[in-house]
Amino acid sequence: MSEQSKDSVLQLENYLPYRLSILSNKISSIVADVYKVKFALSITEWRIMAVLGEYDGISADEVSIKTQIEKSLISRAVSKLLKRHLIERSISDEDKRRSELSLSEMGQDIYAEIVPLSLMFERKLLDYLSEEQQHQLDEIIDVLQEHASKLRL
Amino acid sequence: MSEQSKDSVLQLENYLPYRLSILSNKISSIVADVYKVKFALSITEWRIMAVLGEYDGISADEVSIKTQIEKSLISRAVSKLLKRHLIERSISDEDKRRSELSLSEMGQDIYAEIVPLSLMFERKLLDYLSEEQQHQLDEIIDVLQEHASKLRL
DNA sequence: CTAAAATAGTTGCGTTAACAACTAATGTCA
DNA sequence: TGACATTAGTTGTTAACGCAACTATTTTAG
Repeated sequence: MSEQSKDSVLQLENYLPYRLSILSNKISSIVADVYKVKFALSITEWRIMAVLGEYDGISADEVSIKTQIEKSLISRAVSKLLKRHLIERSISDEDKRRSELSLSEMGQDIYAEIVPLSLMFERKLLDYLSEEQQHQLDEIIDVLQEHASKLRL
Repeated sequence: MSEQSKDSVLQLENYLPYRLSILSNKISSIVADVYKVKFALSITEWRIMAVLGEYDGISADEVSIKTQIEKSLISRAVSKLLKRHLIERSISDEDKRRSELSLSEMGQDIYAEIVPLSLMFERKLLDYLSEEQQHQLDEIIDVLQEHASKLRL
């Protein structure tokens, strides 16, 4: 203990929020690069298409909730996707404020191309971990995700 | 198996890159909020101060490497910190391109305030996990971090 | 010794993100 | 019914990010 007392210095490289952020950014940027180079899609645009692949006909608001992407970003990304005819939009009959979004045929084609690529990438990543570690990671992310929201300070 | 074959649909909420990104963003934004409200510092600014607290006198370039923050962002953040007199800069004698950065007294005071706060936040987060899970997480992040760089596709 | 390559840091610029203000439609309740 | 609140989506503004071009030094090679 010739050094500083142990909470007077912060070692960034051992600090969980920092390490998570570096790891997540690295992974995201690899994925983002592929989407951008091969399909000219941003992560945001892809995530919108991804939820539409799962939940056809949902509204922009529901997309925003499912993707956790702010609604103004959704709005602008949806505009772009509409311009490129990758998605389609109609107005709900019961509620004229509400839009109903879905993948166009072209959108479905791209979706069908990206999904296996994405899953393969995830698999490659997970293959560096043992089966057990994969489950642990799953569990740990769930726990942290559940509680992080309530944390203050 | 009445549904689609298992890699024709991607469930975002189970997709590792997505889950990591959501978790990391949530954690970062809580931390960022505290830094911003209490000290008017962005995450980038704080990270620069954090490495200067650990490594006094290093250059902007070394800060960039250690924080993984792009050098143009470092340059602009350093300018702000200099204006606020939270850090100091001198030119290296041996190499006049090189700057030597360090925390000012005021910077050290703020540093001394933030470090325990940050560590307490990390502790609170980790306390939701068992001792074992904490070690597992450590290990898993290391493994993924090590290999993620080399991944393609 | 000098021309070319490399390095440290700054600046310009286009893209993306976050927040708030706004419009239009719907819901609520006296 | 009719004012008021709420909700869906759009738009404006500002800041953050990331790449590349640029300046000024230093290093390398012929």
